[in-house]
Amino acid sequence: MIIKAPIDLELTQVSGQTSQPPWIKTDDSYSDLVCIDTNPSIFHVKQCGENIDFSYTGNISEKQAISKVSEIYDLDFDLSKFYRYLDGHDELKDMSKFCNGLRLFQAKNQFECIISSICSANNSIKRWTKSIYDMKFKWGRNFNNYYLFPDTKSFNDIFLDDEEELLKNGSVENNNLKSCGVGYRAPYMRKASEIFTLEMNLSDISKMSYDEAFETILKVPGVGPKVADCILLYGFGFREAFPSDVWIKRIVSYLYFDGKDIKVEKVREFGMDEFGDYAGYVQLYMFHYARKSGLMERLK
DNA sequence: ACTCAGGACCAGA
DNA sequence: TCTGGTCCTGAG
Repeated sequence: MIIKAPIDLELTQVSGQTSQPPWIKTDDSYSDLVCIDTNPSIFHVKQCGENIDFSYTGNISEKQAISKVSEIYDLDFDLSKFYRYLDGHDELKDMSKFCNGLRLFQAKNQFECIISSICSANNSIKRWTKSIYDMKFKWGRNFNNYYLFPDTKSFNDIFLDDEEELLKNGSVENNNLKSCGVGYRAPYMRKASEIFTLEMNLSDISKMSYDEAFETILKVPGVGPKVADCILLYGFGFREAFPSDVWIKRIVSYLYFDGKDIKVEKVREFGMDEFGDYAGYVQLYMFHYARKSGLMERLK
């Protein structure tokens, strides 16, 4: 069925948003396994004009499926209103044409989003993507050759590295976190998983204010300000988050501060003050505008 | 063989 | 409170 909401599916998929890696591409469509409550369902989306054509298999209602796919691709967000906002500001007005149809790629699973955001820190998109696929393939439940991200309970049982695998399993068969190329992030990821099993509750965070949620999630090892904002934006829908890394710093500095070097922490505060509820979207658009317009090359 | 990029964290000022 | 070194890996 066609869902009426303009989107550039390809752009949204490959834009490196840390909620989840791109879905599996086959011919002209993107597919992945999604869980609704405990029911697995395979979602297929393909570009159809400016909208997407959506279909699914699995034991869930059409209403549930549409609601979930709309959430993941953020289809209720009013893009044209956002473009009017961008067009109304000199610093932002080129962005809509470079990123037309780009939407937030919201997490289909919050735990996956948390681990995957921790994994993205100080990493490259390419390596990060491969690590997440590896983890799903090695330890995720499998339906029709699609894999779920492992849940907290099974994640807790994954060996950290060769040493631990050898000690507890007697042999080494790349059945550990480090074998997925996550490096020193492995212990962070496992600690985070333990925390979300025992101490922190995902649904509690959803109910908090942005500030409270930010402070709470910062306590998780491997989660600093940038990763916290990614988790809150993509995993919990806090649109006022403005995830700030070196690239956003360079872009904001170029657009708003005459190229002056400013602290990432200041960039974050600036973004939140300046863009309000559009902060998350502006951050996403800034990054892709810089990529596509050639600005990024010049800022290196 | 070497240097570099990328956030979080920790020790020491 | 801030600064600078270190962590791991793949790419150049």
